Amino acid sequence: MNLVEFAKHLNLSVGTVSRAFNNHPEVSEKTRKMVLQQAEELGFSRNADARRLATGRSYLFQLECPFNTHVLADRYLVELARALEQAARDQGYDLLLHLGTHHNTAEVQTVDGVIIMSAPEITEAHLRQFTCAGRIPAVVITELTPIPAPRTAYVCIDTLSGVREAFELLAAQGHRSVGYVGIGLPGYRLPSALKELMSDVGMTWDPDIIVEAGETQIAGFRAATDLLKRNPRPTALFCRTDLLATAAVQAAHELGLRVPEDVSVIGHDDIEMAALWNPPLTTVSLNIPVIANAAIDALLVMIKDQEEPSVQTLNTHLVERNSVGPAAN
Amino acid sequence: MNLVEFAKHLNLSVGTVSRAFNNHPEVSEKTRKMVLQQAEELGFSRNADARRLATGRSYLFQLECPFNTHVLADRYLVELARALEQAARDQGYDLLLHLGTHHNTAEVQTVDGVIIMSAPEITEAHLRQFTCAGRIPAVVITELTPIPAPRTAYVCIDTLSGVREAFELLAAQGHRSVGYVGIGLPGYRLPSALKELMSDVGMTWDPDIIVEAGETQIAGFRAATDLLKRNPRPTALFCRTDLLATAAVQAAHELGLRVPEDVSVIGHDDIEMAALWNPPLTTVSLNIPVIANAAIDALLVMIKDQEEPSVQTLNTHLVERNSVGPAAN
DNA sequence: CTGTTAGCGCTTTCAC
DNA sequence: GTGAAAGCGCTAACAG
Repeated sequence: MNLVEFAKHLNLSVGTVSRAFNNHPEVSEKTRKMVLQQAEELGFSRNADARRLATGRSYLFQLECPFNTHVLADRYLVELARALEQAARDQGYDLLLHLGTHHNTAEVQTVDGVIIMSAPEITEAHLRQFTCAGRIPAVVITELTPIPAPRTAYVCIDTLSGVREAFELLAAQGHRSVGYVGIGLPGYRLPSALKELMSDVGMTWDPDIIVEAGETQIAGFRAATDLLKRNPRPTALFCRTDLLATAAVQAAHELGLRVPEDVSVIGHDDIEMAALWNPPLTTVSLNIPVIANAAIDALLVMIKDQEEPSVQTLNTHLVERNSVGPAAN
Repeated sequence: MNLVEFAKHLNLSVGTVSRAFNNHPEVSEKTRKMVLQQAEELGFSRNADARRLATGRSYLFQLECPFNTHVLADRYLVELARALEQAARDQGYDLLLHLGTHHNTAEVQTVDGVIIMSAPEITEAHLRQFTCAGRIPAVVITELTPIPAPRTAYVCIDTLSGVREAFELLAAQGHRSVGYVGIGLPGYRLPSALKELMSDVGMTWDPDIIVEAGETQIAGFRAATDLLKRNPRPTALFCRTDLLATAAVQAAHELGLRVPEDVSVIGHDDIEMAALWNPPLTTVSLNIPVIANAAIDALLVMIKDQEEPSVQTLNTHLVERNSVGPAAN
């Protein structure tokens, strides 16, 4: 069934029915309700392609994940993808997947916007390509410094704000010596900011407490073990990802240390698993739904309102659960 | 620029130009070449939406990943998604992402087919929903037994074939006592088939050699450590995923055992990391590109040739690298 | 082998 | 508030 037949069935003109679907103000509330309800009952839904052709909009966003496999597999990104899908769909958009193995310029999909998951290796040339030299609005989600590019909005994640809260909590609990388990990837500002951060909250600074472990649990396990075997032993561990934090908890247990009684652990990202872990992880939350909505909104204002690309920074914040306690001494 | 303008520019009719793009046999090779080349030069490409509307095809496949987050994050699935994207694009199709958090029947995308990554928790009702009660052809990729559903093809992965090869290799190398590190998920046939498999190749069967670890490296590390501390010690470890195998290698090292001199390790899935590991992992390969192509093909024959849904089974096979050696005694 | 033309199903002006 | 009609850009059937 198409719009014409459907309209005929309702004894309305196609124009009216179309307007009802599109929430145009000219159509009476009563008519709209009736149309929507009848559509539901008769199982009628509009042909998306015809709409696209008529409006020139695709109602499609392209999701670019130009990552190494191992990074894409990161749970945090999967959760972000999920949230983006949800946020896009709430606005009537679908997501086109682009894992980035090929760069086929021939069969370009016409999309209304592109969402780019940023990584250290992304260059301006990449951005240019993704946005078709600025023809398509884009938004990049990043923890790094924005690279200016045409029609490219940014959702920046200021990890420092949440990390600061984390160290403030630790300081308040009497921790003076805390170890840092890093992800071992270039381009992240955290390690270099750590010195100031720790001094600010009155902690002992020592470059040796930074261990750039890597991304895997095994690496985290090793790094945490190394840190916890030191003398004097740090009373808390801050881990750059929740995955590393889970490994740190296990490392502590392996050494006969209880969390949080003997050692406190803080994670980062607040992935789903963090809350389910034993003990539930105190962690820095990225608030993934907020990020996703911000990204979709940034795209939408460029598309609908023809606005200039925005650059917004979203703070992170600490979620307190049960992996932090008073410093043991 | 649209087709009409483009055709005018070339002094050809729209019909000819359209046929040239679509590789219709009636157009001369010379003309086609010229058209394609001019399109490239002028930066012309056809409007996808108009094509869709005119042909009734969307050139879109929907990728359904109705998984728990932790399973989706599995590297193997990310690699599969990547391969599917490639295979689909080779056929002129794009992939629509559906991570499965919502089941919004209102704004259904009209897609030409849906690709379902199967998991133990999928029921016939799910399949019915994904395929819109059989209106849309579907293909499910699974290691489990197919569930019959309308217009649903299957690409089954017979993991047993490759695992058999693995145990044959181990047997040939003199291994009699090998441990099994499982993924701890229900619905997989392997553990129950193990007894017969091991007897077939002349190994000692003992139910205790099965350790259902879990999915994480940490879990694999523990399980492997447990197994390797036994007396007598198994001379080889078969791990249900490469991730577990990497952990097993580390566990061995931790115990002062060299791989493959002191203990052999075999993984499963042949993810990218397997070849890059130290030592490069002997593993059971799923041949992900072949699976992806089979899935796309299964969809295509239903769409283009109106054929009945097919059920095909793809064997796995062993890829020998350097993590297996003669049994130490 | 090539040109002409009638749709595909919807949106959106423009009248009423 | 509603109706009629002109496209959106392409494909495919038909005629040459």
